[in-house]
Amino acid sequence: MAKEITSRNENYSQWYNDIVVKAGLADYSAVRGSMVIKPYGFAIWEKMRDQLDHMFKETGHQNAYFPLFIPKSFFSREAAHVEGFAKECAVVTHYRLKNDPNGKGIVVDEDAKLEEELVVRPTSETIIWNTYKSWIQSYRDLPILINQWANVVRWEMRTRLFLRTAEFLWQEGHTAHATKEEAVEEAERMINVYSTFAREWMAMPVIIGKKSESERFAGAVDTYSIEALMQDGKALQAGTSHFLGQNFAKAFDVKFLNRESQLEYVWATSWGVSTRLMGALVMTHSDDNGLVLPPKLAPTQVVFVPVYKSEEELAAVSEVVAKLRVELHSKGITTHYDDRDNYKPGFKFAEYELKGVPVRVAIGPRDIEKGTVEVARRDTLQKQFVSQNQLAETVVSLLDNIQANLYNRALEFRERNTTRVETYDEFKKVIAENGGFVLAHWDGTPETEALIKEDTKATIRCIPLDMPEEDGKCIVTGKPSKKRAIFALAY
RNA sequence: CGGGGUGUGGCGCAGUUGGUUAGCGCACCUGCUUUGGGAGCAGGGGGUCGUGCGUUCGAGUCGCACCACCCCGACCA
Repeated sequence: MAKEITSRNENYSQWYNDIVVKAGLADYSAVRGSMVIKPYGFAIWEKMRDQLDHMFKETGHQNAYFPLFIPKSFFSREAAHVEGFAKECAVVTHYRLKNDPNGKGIVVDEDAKLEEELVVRPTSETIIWNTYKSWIQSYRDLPILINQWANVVRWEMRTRLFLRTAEFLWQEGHTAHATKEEAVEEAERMINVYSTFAREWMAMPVIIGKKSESERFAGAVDTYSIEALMQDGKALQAGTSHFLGQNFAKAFDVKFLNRESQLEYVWATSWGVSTRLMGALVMTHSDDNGLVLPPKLAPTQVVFVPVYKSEEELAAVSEVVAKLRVELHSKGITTHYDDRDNYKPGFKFAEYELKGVPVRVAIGPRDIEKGTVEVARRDTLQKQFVSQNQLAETVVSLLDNIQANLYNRALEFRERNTTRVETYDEFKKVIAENGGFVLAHWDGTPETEALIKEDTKATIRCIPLDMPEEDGKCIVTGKPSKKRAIFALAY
């Protein structure tokens, strides 16, 4: 088999690519910087999407859909926003092709130039706020709590499967509120939803914090993020939620009449997570044998592999497997029975490890005799024999156990790789030699942050919301600081 | 956009100082034997050698240009 995976030690980037491609999550496409999400990868994304969608609905949001194309002029309405995105926008300039008059092929028809060019959305604040203007007149129209599942395009110079592609899938929530307090509360509510999702479904520990001014979303007053630590010691921003203040309301002139019959600008939030979460999932749990999936997001939680010599043995095994699967299904567990006869069991074992199926059950003639099965867990690769009549309850607790173990393992890794430093020398040493999260005092200025980035490539990932106040001195300037920020090299 | 690398059946690669029907492993198809950690044997199918131009009696091989992708940077989720 050409399914060998590069080890993490040898080449972490290659390891990541190997997992994504060889586990069947995604493929490179014929389009530069764009990928194909394959059925197995998409099945995982669907599980994420369904759960997030459920959580959005639970918090009062509705889905809607806004256009892919945004008139170019909309972008110039909000100054910071246009500056943030201008460099990576795909632009539609024409609407027709024609046969090349000079010979072969097809060319853009210059006669079909658009009056106003269209930007392929890199995010939808502008088109949405242009729309909200016509929806909002009074405080009775507020709040508006809308989410959309969509694709967006950001023309990145350098792309990586799931982590950064020219086109990606995401959801973007866009809400409008009558008061600042309500909007801030919404932005915080949604970053907490993301945090809960990451922890409970992805088994990925994250830190909730606020972005520094220079890392803030283009057009936001405050950006909250969840930050996760990958196995190579680099940080990954896994979700963001923005308090947009009245910036977009002012840019698009969205006012409402309050209870006192006064006109006010509307307060806004936006928040999103993307298929980047797939990359986070891979880099949080997987190992040199392949993908490792938390049971709650695994398309197949348990795979049955038969071991047999004769048709009779296969028939006997299949009969037992059928019964066991019914029992598991009744407990809400998803299973697959791999009875392909052109692959040996050993091949299948390796394949399901590569694909990260949480639990594998092997069953052969010896098990039929003894009334047992062999149960193997993907996270630790441990195997045990379990009697058939106890399989269902064993698997139920095993799946819970795996889900918890993955989280704990990732949390321990993060704690081992989180360092508090007091001096800049110490800071540089830790960033260069170990990586991970580095907690350091910072004077709060963009200048100092830029200097640190220049020196070390490390950036402020966030200022954690639950970071206790303490008196300290900025590691660079020595100026007083009340709180530590988290620094790291980042994706 | 800078630096490095790679383009040869589906995948991974070999291909000598240019030389005749372009090979190998895996995968695929057929058959038999196998099956508790990536099976064996036999037979079989599949390639305008990334694209273009050039040098030459002759180009996978030499030259120039272009394209694509990967890795490392700068920029970003």
